[in-house]
Parts: sequence; C-alpha cells; structure tokens
Amino acid sequence: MSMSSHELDAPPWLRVESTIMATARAIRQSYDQRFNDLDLNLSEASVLAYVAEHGALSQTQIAKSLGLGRAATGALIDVLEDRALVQRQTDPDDRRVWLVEITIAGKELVEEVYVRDQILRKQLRNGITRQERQQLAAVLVRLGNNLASVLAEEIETT
Amino acid sequence: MSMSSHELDAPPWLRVESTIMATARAIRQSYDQRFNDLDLNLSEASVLAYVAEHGALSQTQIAKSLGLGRAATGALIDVLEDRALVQRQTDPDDRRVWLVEITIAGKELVEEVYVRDQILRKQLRNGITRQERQQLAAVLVRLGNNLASVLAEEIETT
DNA sequence: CCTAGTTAGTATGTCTCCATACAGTATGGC
DNA sequence: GCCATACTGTATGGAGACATACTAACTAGG
Repeated sequence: MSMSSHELDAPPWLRVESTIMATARAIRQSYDQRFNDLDLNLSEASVLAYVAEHGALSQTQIAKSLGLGRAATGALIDVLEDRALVQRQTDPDDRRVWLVEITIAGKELVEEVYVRDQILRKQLRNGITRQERQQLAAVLVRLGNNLASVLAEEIETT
Repeated sequence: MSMSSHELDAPPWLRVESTIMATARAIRQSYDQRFNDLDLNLSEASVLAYVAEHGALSQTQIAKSLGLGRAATGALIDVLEDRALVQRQTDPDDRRVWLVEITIAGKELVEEVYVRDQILRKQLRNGITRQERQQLAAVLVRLGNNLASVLAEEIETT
C-alpha cells in the first residue's frame, strides 16, 4: 500500500489530498475484494442495495442519492440488468423514465452484500471510536462546504 | 456540487466512501481550477513543487513520495519536460535512472504555485481548527492502517 | 395549440490513475 | 566472473468517473 509511504515529505497540499484520495481508493478496493466472488464492485453493490431498500426508482433519483452522474449510473444499471439482478420498467406517467426495480435474484444477492458489509465495517472501525468517526464526518462535511463555496466563487469570477 | 445532496439516504458504506471520495475529488478540482491558467493540474504542480524543493531526484523517488505509481509519474514528468519546466539528466552512477531537476522557468512558475496554494489552503481551513485537522489526519491514518491489514489478510487467504 | 425551455437517459471523449508486462541495468552470492 | 534476482523507466490496457452534447419527451406561457 502506498498508504503509509508518503507521510514524510510530500508537499502539503498533495499530502492532504492524496491521503484522502488514497483512503477512498483503499476503501473501494477492500469492498471490491470482499464482493469479488459475487462479481460485484462497490458501486454496483451500492446501486443494488439502494434499489432493494427504496423500490422502484428512476435512474436520476438513484444517481442523485448515490452522488454519481446519470451516465455512470445508467452504465451500472446496464450491468445489473444484464445479470437479471434488477429490471427496468416503463413509467406509465413519463415515457422518458425507466423505473428500476430489484428482482428475486437481486434480493438474494443483496442479503449477502449486507452480511459482508457489516463484517468489513467492523474491521475498518477497529481502534476508531464512534466519536472520532462522527467528527471525521463532520469535518469532511465542513471541508466539503468550503470546497463548494471555493468552486462556486471561482465560477462567478470566470 | 453533489457534495451535499446524498447525505440523507444513501446506503451507509457508500456514504462513507463516497463522502471521502467526493471530498478528495473536490480538493483536486479546486486546485485544478486555481492552477488552470498556469496550465497545471494538482499532480503536475505537486511534482514541480517537490522537485523544486528536493533537487535532483529519480522518478521512482518522486513517485514514492507523492504516492503515485511510476508510470503515472513518468507521464507527468513527460508533460513538464515538454514545457521545459523540468529537465531529465542521466545519473552517472546508474544508467537506468533519470535525475529530474527543475529549470529556471520551472522555478518561476513554482513561486506562483506556492502563492496560490497558500490562499486556497486558508479558504479550505475556514471553520476548521488546527486540532480538528490533526485529528482528521490521525483518523485517516488509522483507517488507512485498518484498510491495509484488511487488504493484506485478503491476499493471504487467496 | 405550439413554441421555448427543462428533464431523462444515452453516447462519446477525456481525465487520472492502476496493474501488468517488458527491456535495460545493477547487485549479491557463489 | 556468472547467474539469479531486483530494480528503473516505459508501454499498454483497463477501471471508474466526469463533462458535454444529443435525442426524446414532458411542461408552461402565450
């Protein structure tokens, strides 16, 4: 893991960003590994679980909730649909929309996803208190807000 | 920004991972924007700054310090070299190695990079105390360690 | 109506990085 | 010295996401 190797002397901005980035990549990687024999990656599993919980949804709704673009979401659903874990139905009220629903096979698979997620979460939380996790989230949110205003301001100036 | 839109109801694992990931992406984006008119992205700026500070280095050293792969680092240096911001020199002691050094033009540019970085850092830190930042880093490191052992264990079991 | 503007989903090109495989070069044990 | 091993940089292919642009379809204002 390049996780711990660049703590010493990288330029500061890169250190912050790359630590966060590397952490995110590692989380993704560990989930991908855990889901590997189910032939799912983290994004696919997330879509599956989200649809399992919330029933028939448009792709745009799914995309927004998961923080992905519409294109990426569509591609994920293509894959899941090919494997018959999910099915698309037309929306009687809007012919542009696909309503995405989970199938029986999808439901079975998602159970296994839940189990593995629980196990992995537990391992990841090892040595990190609830309070620390909450603070991590809080700081990330604030950082995110700062970032959002920085980016917005930048656009205005353009 | 998709930053704040998926806080409500995304599946938990995705929420953690995607918040971190989105934050990292946003950091990258904001730096990219700030460096845009210099025709630099965050990675290029980081390589440039690192070489400016540490003098003649092999590509592998740079890669390790910045937490990148050797291939990606080589590509970045290609770009910087084309723009004559850095130059490659042969290592008299090891004919495999390129020693990468900053040029005069590179030095000029890196000054501007420093200035902008300072400004942006200040904005990003808005409302986040020093202590919180340190704790953020500490928790990320611990999380990284947990991730590393999870990934390692997984490989053994394979 | 019907036209202008918006939204849903898709297609395409780009970005940034990784993993793997490779050729050339060093190095350490014998 | 010689060979197995390890390391440097590069080439290539792929993953995962974004931004943009496009078509089809909905919606409001006149």
